[in-house]
Amino acid sequence: MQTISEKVVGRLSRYRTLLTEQKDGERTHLFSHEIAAAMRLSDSQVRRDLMTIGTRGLPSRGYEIQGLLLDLDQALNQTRVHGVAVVGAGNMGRALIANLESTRTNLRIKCAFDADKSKCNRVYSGVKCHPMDALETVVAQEGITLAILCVPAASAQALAERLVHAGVKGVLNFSSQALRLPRTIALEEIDIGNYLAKLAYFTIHPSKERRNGRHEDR
Amino acid sequence: MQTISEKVVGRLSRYRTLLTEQKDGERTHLFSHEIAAAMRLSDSQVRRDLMTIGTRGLPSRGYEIQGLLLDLDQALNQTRVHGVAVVGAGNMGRALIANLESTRTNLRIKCAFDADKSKCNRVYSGVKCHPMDALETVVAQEGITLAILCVPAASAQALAERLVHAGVKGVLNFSSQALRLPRTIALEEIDIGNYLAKLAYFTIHPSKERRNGRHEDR
DNA sequence: TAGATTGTTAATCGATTAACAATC
DNA sequence: TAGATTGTTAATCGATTAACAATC
Repeated sequence: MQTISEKVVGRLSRYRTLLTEQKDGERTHLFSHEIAAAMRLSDSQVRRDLMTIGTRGLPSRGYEIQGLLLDLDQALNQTRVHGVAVVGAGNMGRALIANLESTRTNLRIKCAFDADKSKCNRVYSGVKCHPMDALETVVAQEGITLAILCVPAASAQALAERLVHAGVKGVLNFSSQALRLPRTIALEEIDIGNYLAKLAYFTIHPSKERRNGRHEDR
Repeated sequence: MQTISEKVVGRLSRYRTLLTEQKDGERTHLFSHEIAAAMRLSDSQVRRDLMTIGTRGLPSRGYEIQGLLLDLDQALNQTRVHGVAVVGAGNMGRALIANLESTRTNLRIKCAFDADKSKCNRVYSGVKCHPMDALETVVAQEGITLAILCVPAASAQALAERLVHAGVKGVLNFSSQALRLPRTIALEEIDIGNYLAKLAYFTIHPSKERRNGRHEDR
């Protein structure tokens, strides 16, 4: 199957979340306009997205939830399990350790790392925190493929390079320092300050109505 | 000035971060291609973005850092100070309280809220945590305009509605529950699970080379 | 059947890039 | 001056939406 664009992958993942919630509900099928309404998208967009993963619906009943979930799992590689390392066990890192496991079935947080010796060898939500020196060893041992960086901006780039060198294939970067990594490495950056800047701006300026994600009247 | 698109506002905010770092450096001016290189953008895009905020450069020297910063501050309303409330004082909320203040000069975290009574009346990084009952009162008293939601998905929608009712104008939502709020309210959603799903996908599938944000060879 | 929905193509919309005359 | 860069328009690219024949 050909590579799907980042935007579509993001929506497919949200469809998956929605359908997982509905899986044991009363309905066995959903229409594109129902999925669209729940996610504030257009029905055309939902049908187009589902077309890209080859799912078929019936004009009379819509899309079968179970079957659609299987197709989504396949398209998103939810079947492959990723070992995840959390680098930086401050409040942010510990929040991710505590919250993530539950929502994503194909991700296993296997280890954490922190430069602060007092955090090392402690266990947070069932995940052991190692000293930063052990990064290469533990990443290799545990077969880690994804890393979440929650460290101060100043150390982010160097740690990211060490992670990649140790075999990590994808990095989720929470530090405000934009990373430069080989293009073969998957990279997502979440700059919270940036989100807040947007928020502050659109608090004052009227934003063009985004039919997606926004509700009409309440 | 007319409303700027969300993408452009995001980049303007990143220019601002970059220039703030450079402000006391050796250079007084930067060329568009230098700014572009630092942020992995094209020089055309930088010039176009700066055009939208009316900044002018000189063909011989580029853009003056000080002047550009002033223009950015004005365009992004960095001059207006926003009172911010953190709703949910778990690890995620406390991480934001601890890290945010330093980076964004126009945001003041004034208060936190938590349903857990044992957290109430405690002070985290100089910010007092109030019981959830006090939300309406404290938000009004402190003149809060922005709220950061770091609560479980199940309570997110109801709390968001209470915040809006109490006078909040913008919400940054970290819960995985997508919110439905009046369209007059600015809203940004950060679904971390979604980012991880993208990461897992692009770890396996080659992503179309994103010249932005990605480095060539190392 | 009649009515609603799907799958898909074409049209539209918005964002990025290329190009280049004007400028320093 | 000669060379590089700016400001801006036009061209390109990608993503979303509208439209509608085929289907149930």
